[in-house]
Amino acid sequence: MTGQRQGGDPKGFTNRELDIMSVLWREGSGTVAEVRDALGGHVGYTTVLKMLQILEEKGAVGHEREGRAYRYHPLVESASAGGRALRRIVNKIFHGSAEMLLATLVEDRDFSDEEIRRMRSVLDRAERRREEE
Amino acid sequence: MTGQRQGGDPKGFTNRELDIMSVLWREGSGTVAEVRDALGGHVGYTTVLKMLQILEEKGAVGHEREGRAYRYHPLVESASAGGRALRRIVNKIFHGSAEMLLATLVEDRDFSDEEIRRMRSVLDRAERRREEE
DNA sequence: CCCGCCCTACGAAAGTCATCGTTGACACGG
DNA sequence: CCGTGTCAACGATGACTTTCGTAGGGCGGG
Repeated sequence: MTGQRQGGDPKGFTNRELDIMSVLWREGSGTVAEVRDALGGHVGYTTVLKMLQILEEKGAVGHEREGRAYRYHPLVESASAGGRALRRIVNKIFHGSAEMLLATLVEDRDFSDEEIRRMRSVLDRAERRREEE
Repeated sequence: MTGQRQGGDPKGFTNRELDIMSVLWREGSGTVAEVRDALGGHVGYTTVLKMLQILEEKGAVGHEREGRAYRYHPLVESASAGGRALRRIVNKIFHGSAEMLLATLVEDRDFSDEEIRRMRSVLDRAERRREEE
């Protein structure tokens, strides 16, 4: 069981919320000012604060005091948000076909041999995991 | 020609818009009533019509007359919408790592051997394509 | 010929999202 | 002890999304 979750079901993040979660996932944590800087600074301070408050209300982040400021940190893991987002895409856009999704991904970008090798080993691991059960 | 402008920013679809595009991609085309049925019928007829009109204004769908009704069909390919959505996810959630995205995908769902085999061959094709250039 | 049905068109209403102004607390230097 | 800068809280605002009521056109059966 997951534990955190305030208002209700784990719905997806809006655009701006995702921007902010992205910073927290990458940096591990951040104050309002830090997050704002990471975003490029072209968003108002109070806007970032407001979004963090909303995210906290949703149970996606928590905070503790640090000096006079709050330090926010993610409570939802990126893999969990990623899983939801991918499920949504594979269902609505690729009609449930992970193969099509992967094909679109690799056609869209130019991956290095190294990246392709690592992706292949992700599949290997998945297969091995299957066999062991 | 229909007159839809495409040149601007190819922004993503909203939730509801995606529901409707999903039907059109899957079925190939549809009248308002058909799309509404495919959605489960719990959305008002005029709501679906309105969404299709909005999508047409955005250049995402087109229509021709069929009897007294209009038949709508997608003008934007699912792969193109999927590519945008995946790019967004890989950047904001997986920090640019397609490997992490793939790992999350395969951990999230139980794929059959067959599916894994096909995904592997997608990677093979990508690699071969790289080598040929 | 008129009625009811199926269709599109229009726009209002309710809800959600993103942004920020303003306020008040507090702390520090002068 | 006063002004300045940093901070959180709150509420207002405007834009966008989603929903649907209502109107009007046309067709087919009675």
